[in-house]
Amino acid sequence: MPELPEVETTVRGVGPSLVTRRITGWTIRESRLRWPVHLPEVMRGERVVQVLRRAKYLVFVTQSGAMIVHLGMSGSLRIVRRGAPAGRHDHLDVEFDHEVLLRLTDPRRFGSVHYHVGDWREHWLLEGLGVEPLTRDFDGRFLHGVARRRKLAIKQLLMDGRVVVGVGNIYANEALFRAGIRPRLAAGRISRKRYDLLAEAVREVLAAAIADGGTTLRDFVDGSGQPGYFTNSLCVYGRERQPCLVCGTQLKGVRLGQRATVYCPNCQR
DNA sequence: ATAGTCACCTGAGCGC
DNA sequence: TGCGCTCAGGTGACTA
Repeated sequence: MPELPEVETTVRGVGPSLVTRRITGWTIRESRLRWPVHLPEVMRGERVVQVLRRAKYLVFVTQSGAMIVHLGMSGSLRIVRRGAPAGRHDHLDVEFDHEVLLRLTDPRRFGSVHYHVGDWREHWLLEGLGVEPLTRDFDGRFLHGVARRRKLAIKQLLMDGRVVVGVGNIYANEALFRAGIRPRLAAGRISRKRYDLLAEAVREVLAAAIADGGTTLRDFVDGSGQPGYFTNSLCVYGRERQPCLVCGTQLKGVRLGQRATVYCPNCQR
């Protein structure tokens, strides 16, 4: 999926065409996503007042509530012209009071779409989410604090959305490489100083990926259908058994909590 | 509370 | 070409 940078890229791509527009209708071609898609009649006629990201959710804030979209592993949202033929995995179109549609494509159907009446922050999927990594709340002190006495591998802690949001498998691997920390280290055994480095690495890698329009492995496209270019800047993800770009040591691939994990046994300790 | 596993689904890539 | 297998960006639910 779409991790934080890809979702942010999507928000920036589709947001400007939709803000101030009125929702005139929608077409659900396939409602069997992660949760059944049901959009209530109260959404019709609502004006979009803001499009934002919270964790990996896109939030289309309206006057009465918000449409909340998650892209799962393979989802993407694009602005297309009305009448554009729908493909096999184009599950939802939302229509507005101008000549374009917001179209959700999601081959694996792990994504989700909800409409929440009221404050979007109170939607059950968003309650209990951790801190945003690009805010000031996220720093070494914070990570060090939540890691206290935890035996969980640091990589898994980084990927726990109740702690910090938006960091998926690609960027967890990349941030740990940049910080020089082994993915399997027990979170509770890492020093405050190293957590300062890690928090900084997470922020840097996410910011760099956003600047490049995200990472495209197979199917991610931005709001206008373009792939992301951060793929070219990945140091470890997808490079197991290849030489480390810094020291030349062969990168090691292991599995951690069912996820592919790659690190440099020399640079990361 | 914490850590580990499973499930959901389609498509791509690989060996045979 | 086709078959069967493994793997893939996420995360809620469930188990010990």
